[in-house]
Amino acid sequence: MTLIQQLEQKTKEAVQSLFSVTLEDVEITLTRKDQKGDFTIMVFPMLRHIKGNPAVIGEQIGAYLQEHTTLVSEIEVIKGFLNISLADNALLEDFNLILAQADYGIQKIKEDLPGVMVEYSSPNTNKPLHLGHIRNNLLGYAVANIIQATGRKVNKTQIINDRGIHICKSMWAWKEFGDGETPETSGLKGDKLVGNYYVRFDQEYKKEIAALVADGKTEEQAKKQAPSLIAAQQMLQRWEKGDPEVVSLWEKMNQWVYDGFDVTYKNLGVDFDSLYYESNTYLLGKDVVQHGLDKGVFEKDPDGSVWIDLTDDGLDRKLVLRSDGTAVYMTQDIGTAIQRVKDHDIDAMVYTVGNEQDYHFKVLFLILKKLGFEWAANLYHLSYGMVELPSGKMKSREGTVVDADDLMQEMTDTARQIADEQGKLDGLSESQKESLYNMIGLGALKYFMLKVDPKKSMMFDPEESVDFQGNTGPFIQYTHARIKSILDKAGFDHQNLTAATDLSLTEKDTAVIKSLQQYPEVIQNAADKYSPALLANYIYELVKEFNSFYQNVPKIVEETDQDLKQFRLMLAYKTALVVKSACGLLGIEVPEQM
RNA sequence: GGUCGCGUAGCUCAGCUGGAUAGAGCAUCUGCCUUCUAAGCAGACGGUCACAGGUUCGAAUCCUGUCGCGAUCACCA
Repeated sequence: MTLIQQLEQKTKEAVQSLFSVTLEDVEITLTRKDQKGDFTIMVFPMLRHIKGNPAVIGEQIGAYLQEHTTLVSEIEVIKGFLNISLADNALLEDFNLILAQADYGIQKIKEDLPGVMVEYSSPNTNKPLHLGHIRNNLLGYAVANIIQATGRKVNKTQIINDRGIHICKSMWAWKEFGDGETPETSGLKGDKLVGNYYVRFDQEYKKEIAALVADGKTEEQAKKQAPSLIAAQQMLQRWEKGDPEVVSLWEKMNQWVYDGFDVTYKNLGVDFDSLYYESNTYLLGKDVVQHGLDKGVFEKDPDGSVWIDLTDDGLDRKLVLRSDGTAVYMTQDIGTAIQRVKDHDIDAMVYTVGNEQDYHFKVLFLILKKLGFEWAANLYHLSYGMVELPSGKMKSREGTVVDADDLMQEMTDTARQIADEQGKLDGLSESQKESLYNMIGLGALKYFMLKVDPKKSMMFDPEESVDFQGNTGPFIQYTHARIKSILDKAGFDHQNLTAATDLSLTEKDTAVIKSLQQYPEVIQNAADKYSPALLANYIYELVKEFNSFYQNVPKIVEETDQDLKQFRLMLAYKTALVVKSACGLLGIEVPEQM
């Protein structure tokens, strides 16, 4: 039982004994920094059940706790706040419990329970990944880890949008202007090469539109009649018929893109347990339409198109099948969701998709619910805000797209530059240095993106890049490296993990212990809210407390009181473990030295 | 126009299951390296929590309205 739980129980006991009232729950928070005490018990909410003066009630409860438990050393009542100072040995005993848990905060996976599928990334295969994908990937990957840390099986997946007019545009332009260029002949990363032809298509398309407009056509006509677009559309039709020539080109160019994506994902440190390709799923869902019609969930219009009427739910009437019998995006998503539940042992899904699709997912989830799938209640749209640039939104036409590979390279370069200036890595080999630059640069980028509440849009300034000081990834990494260095210097032995319990602690000691106590709860909270930001901000608070401890407590290595020295070393040791564990959940690596 | 989301310090963001005097970082300014790693610590400066009502012992937090910004409302994906 944790300290807070013990306090809660004893407080209930006190109230029962003093006032003969049974409380459902007791509200306990950390005491404000500017007040004396560790935890604060709220008396105000009890007034509904207990009549009287909150200050007096607080005093009585406090006195009871002092008398009947060994947890409390001092109490102070201010208005309706009962501030409790914990006894040092109670804190130390709690710390010993934490210390004894090797995987502190992380639950064992319950193999017998159905898992959760987390979808993220889901790129189109006609261009490279960009800044927006980075936020998506980092969020999805972190949320998957966090959910897994609460003991649920997780399957990470992505749906690859490998078919459609977009890739045909690249294919057409490559055939027309490519002159047989390949990643090998050009030295270009495959996704970049294919992206170039997508841009090339657009240039050609624009040129043709201009010519047609000059010829007297309206803009609208020109957009539809441009030969390049018609050629791409024809290619798509040939692809759908299985034309071997088109399919073979499609396979070749997609493979180039996948090879490119693999490099980007690897650098970013994300991975997947399963893959879905749109070329395999785009026909799914059509059979469900009949099922929906039978159930009366869907309705058919005279022209043959099929709809669902969601006006009673405050939404619109939504198309699920075109009059020509072909599927729309919604149909496909319905079918894919059902397929995934068939394919894997899961009963819940998380979709990491930008908030511009809020409406789509609202409708999708509602339809699945109306179709009667029990797991439809366990679907969650991890909706995240745009990443904005100082110049506004990213626009590929204006060349303001921040490329994922370029960005990671820039971050690594910045890390290199700072480290070289400081000369802290001078003893290391070149390859060790490179690996550290990469770790630190990526750490800065990842923490920067993950510390922000997912649902909020965020500002990214490529000029100022990302900070390496203050509330940043490198600050956290630095603290970890610093602890490792202390442990080394002190010859710390992590065999005997028990601290003496008769020590006299300073505020700095207890602040770190209290911070460590919160870790399991923070993980649960982050999982419940699908918010890596909660975890990111917790790590920052923890390392801040540690750094303050570090610089305000006498040098641990030189401490002569052996029990105190051993305790502080273990405090540092456990802090490093929690930092590493929590950063690991966010996909951030921590160095032994920096 | 309907729906959804957001609006907190000069900037970037926490805090939002209601609790005490609203917190960090950056920027600006002060101190602290004869080193357990200064990518750090200690401090100063900086706020009408968009605005107006309401609920409550208590509101940045919950409710209503207004304003501002964004997204969305295709037989597109």
